[in-house]
Amino acid sequence: MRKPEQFEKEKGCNNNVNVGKQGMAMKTRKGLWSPEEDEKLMNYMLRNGHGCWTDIARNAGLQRCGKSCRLRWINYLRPDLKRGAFSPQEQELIIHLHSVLGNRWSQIAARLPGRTDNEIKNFWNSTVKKRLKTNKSDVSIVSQSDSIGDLLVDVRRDIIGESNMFMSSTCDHEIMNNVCMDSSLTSSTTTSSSVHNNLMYNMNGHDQFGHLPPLVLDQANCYTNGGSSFLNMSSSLEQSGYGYGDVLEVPYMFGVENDIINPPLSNRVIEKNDNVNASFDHHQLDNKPTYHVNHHFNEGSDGNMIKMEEVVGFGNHWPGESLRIGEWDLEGFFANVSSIPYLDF
DNA sequence: AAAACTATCAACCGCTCCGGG
DNA sequence: ACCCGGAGCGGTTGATAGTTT
Repeated sequence: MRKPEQFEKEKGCNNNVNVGKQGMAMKTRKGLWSPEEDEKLMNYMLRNGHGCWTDIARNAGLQRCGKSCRLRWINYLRPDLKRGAFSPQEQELIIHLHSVLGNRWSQIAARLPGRTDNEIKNFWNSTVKKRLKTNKSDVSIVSQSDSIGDLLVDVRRDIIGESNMFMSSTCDHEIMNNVCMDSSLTSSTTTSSSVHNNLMYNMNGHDQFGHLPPLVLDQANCYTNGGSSFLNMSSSLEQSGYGYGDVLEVPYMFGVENDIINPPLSNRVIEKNDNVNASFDHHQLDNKPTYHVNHHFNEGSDGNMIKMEEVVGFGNHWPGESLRIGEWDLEGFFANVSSIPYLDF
């Protein structure tokens, strides 16, 4: 939190040197917002709606930069904001989405109505990250058993609590499926190079730093294995940049606090014989929604078969919803990018 | 009771992206 | 093509509240 009553010539707000009536640059307030300031901004926004934030700051009679007004509105004053602690379901979802999106807080926030990216970021950095740090020794043990899923379960259990419905006896199973679902969404084999997290991977599957890209799990195997254990899914690991039918040794990467842990290698055999259009209805237990994955194969420009997955519904959160997270067109993104269910702390 | 420590979270900072001139 | 300003994002800071010693 910041001290109220701070005044400073604009710095860092490149877009919002507040200009007074005489065209003179005004000093703008910094620090905590007073109730009066909140009221001014709230009233102005409700009357006039969105516009240029610099103008809003000026017209609302605030000695704040537009950037500060925007932040205050988005993070605190917006009428549709939820208050209070994250529900277990929200926590679950945050962890879930982070495994797919990484630190794209705004994208994650877009999937949690009434929550802000700042809120989620704070939650992650304080609660989840810290928890992981505490359990670092456990992490290495878990990783040696090749079970990211177990780790996820551990983390979730730590955060959400044993007694929670989501962590009930059926939960591990479900989480595994969700993890698998996430990864499957990203599964594609496209060109000789692919992009992950803004890194380019060469023909050998290494990025410019010599790292292998994250792994991708195959939804079909996840489904058929019933999510019984993560280990069972190792045979379905895919790595972008390789063709089907390849047998690869893939080091498993798992990052915690910048540590990369390399558990035993896993082999992967992808059969070409599942070149059929298949539809998977994964009916969850109880009233958990259903998601659908349509698998089919298209022939790529290089003649190799490209596995295509169309996902309708996402995890257990948005049944029937098209695959779109926030403003990020994942369908387009996934057409070119591979990802994994990994924790990226 | 007080000091030390820890957790939380509002807000700032610096950066990138994008559109308009 | 370049510059500029606005918008938005992710990382970080630091005040304060809560907890432990």
